[in-house]
Formats: sequence, structure tokens, C-alpha cells
Amino acid sequence: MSIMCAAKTSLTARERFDLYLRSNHKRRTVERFAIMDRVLRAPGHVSAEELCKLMKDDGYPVSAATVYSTLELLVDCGLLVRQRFNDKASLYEKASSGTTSAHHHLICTCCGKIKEVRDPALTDLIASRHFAGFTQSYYSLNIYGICGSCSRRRRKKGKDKE
Amino acid sequence: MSIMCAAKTSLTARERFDLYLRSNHKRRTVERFAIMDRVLRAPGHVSAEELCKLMKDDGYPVSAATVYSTLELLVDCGLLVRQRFNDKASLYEKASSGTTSAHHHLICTCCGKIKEVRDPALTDLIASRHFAGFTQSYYSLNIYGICGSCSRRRRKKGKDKE
DNA sequence: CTTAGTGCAAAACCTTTGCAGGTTG
DNA sequence: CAACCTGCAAAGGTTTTGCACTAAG
Repeated sequence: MSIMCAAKTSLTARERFDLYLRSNHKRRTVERFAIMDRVLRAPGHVSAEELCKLMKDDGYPVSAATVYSTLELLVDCGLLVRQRFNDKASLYEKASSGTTSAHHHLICTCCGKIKEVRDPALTDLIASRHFAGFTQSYYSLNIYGICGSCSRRRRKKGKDKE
Repeated sequence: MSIMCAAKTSLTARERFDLYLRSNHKRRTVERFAIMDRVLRAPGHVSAEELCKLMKDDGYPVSAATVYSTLELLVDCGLLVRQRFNDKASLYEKASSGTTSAHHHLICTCCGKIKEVRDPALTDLIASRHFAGFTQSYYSLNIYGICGSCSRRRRKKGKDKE
């Protein structure tokens, strides 16, 4: 969406967000940095609504509108990735970088559970790919199927009747 | 969601859907087959709403509820894949098979355009991966970034003022 | 001091659901 | 002929938007 040419290296998240906001002539408000802090501190992936709740629990309530708009900025500046795994709300997770390693997702189409898996060979191959005229910023590999507990449950049911 | 153990080989789409409906004790209605026909005939990916319109244009109007429920069946039986690329409506596309080859998606975060690309090496590697206790049914690899026209437009703007 | 950002609530949007009537098995 | 499916409209849940107020530059 906007300008973000800063080297990805050796900048703290805060510095990066700060630079991004300056470069794009957007205001550096208390709310934006508070939301950035909180979402980067959360493990795994968080929905906008959960993040609202987390902020309120911390005694720092912010409106949904602000959370959504800030999440968009964080995605745009490359600190977060927005994932839409299923019908439910979007989930936001830290973008992979030096400190947070790339991973893929196994999504159970039966119970909706999402598991992160790492596979360096796959990660490397995807990263090495370049497509003509397209400037890649991030990717997501989502593998859908049936998780262990669901397939056990299904097998059991199958014995009863089928 | 349901039982679909039929060999993926040498069955027409219609046969496969028919078998799926029978096996799962679901009714084989005219609407369901008409929707199946239409969506498989559409190139690329279609949204539920577009599909409704296509059906109406064909002189075969069906309600949104029926379209959504049939699309779900078609996904469940493996003929379609549901993709959620961005904020907008879900898109449905033919699942890869002998006749329709696997592909990945380049998604422009600026204009939203979606391009299909093929990369056999990548496809093979992903297909060869197995994760413990997880029965893979399909996957989607989405690569986000800036497409050619958007980066040209952006460069141009940058020259004017920046 | 100008203008973007915030909070609130309402709107917009996609998708699901409840109900009455029609069709399938 | 019982149960399921369809169509319609209304409800549901997520995200965006309009407006008055506040705060950043």
C-alpha cells in the first residue's frame, strides 16, 4: 500500500514501525505503539477482537476501529501477516524474520484447529522462487486436511455404523 | 466432513458428485447438478454471488442459500477448493486433478489482482510432504506482493513527489 | 492551528439460518 | 409420506465508515 523501503535488517519492531509511519506521513500515536507492542507480545495468532480484549485487560482500552486500522498498518509495514484460514475472523501473526522463523499451517477442515509446522526445505524453495514482474513480500502455505484426533474420532464412528 | 473414499481416478465430475451424494445419503436434486455444471464450466475462480448471477443469466435462477450449500458439498467431495484471498468474498476454483493442474497464486496487495502461476518443482515438493498424524487433502500457496502495473504506477508517482 | 486519528455506533458486507412450501427417495 | 431441499428474508458475525472530539505535527 505504502512506502516501506527500509532494510529489514537490524531494526527493532518499534524502530521499523516508527520509520514506516514517518515515511508515510502518518501520525505516531500512543495507541498505535501500544497495539504494536501488545500484538507482537502475543504468542501465535490473534484476532482483532481478541486483541481488543487483551488491550482492555491491560487497562489500555482502544476501540475496534483503531485496532483494525493499526493492524492494517502493521501488515503494510511488514511486521504482521494477516491470515484467513476459515470462515471465522482473520488472524494476525508476526511476519517471519531473523527472530521469528517461517512456518506453514496445517488446518483441520473438521474441527478448525490450526497447527504450525516448520519445513526448512520447503521454506527455502518458496523463498527462492521469483515470478516475473511481481515483487514478493510474503506468502502463506496452508495445508488443509483432517487432524489426528478427528480421524480417530471418525474411524471410531465408522465402526459403529457405516 | 463426510465420507468420500472413491478413487479420484477415472470418474467424471458428475459421476463423482453423484457417488458422493449417494454415499452420504444426500439428495441428488436438479439444482445441485446444475450448479456443479456451471461452476466447473467457469474459468478461474468464481464467487458465490457471481455464480448466482451466472445461473440466472443462463435462465436457471437459484437462491443464494442453495448456491452456498451446494458449493460446500462440492468442496467436501473434492471437486472444488474454497479460497479466501483477501477481505472480499470467498472464491471457489476447480480442485487440481489429472485434467486441471495444480497452481499457486500471486496476489497483489495493492490492487487485489490474482494471478495463477505454475511451478512443478514446488508443487511436487509440497505434495511429497507428509506431516505426522495429519491427512492432507489439499493445500493453497498464496504469494502476496506488488504486481507489475502497481509497481510501475508507484514508481511514477514517486518521481513526481517524494 | 490544521488535519489526521480516535471512539462510538451504525452501516455494509458475506454467509448462515429459520420457516413455509415443494421434491426426492 | 417422511425427510430433506429450496427460496425468501431475516439474523449473525466481521470489518468498515461517518461524525464529533481530541491530539499530533
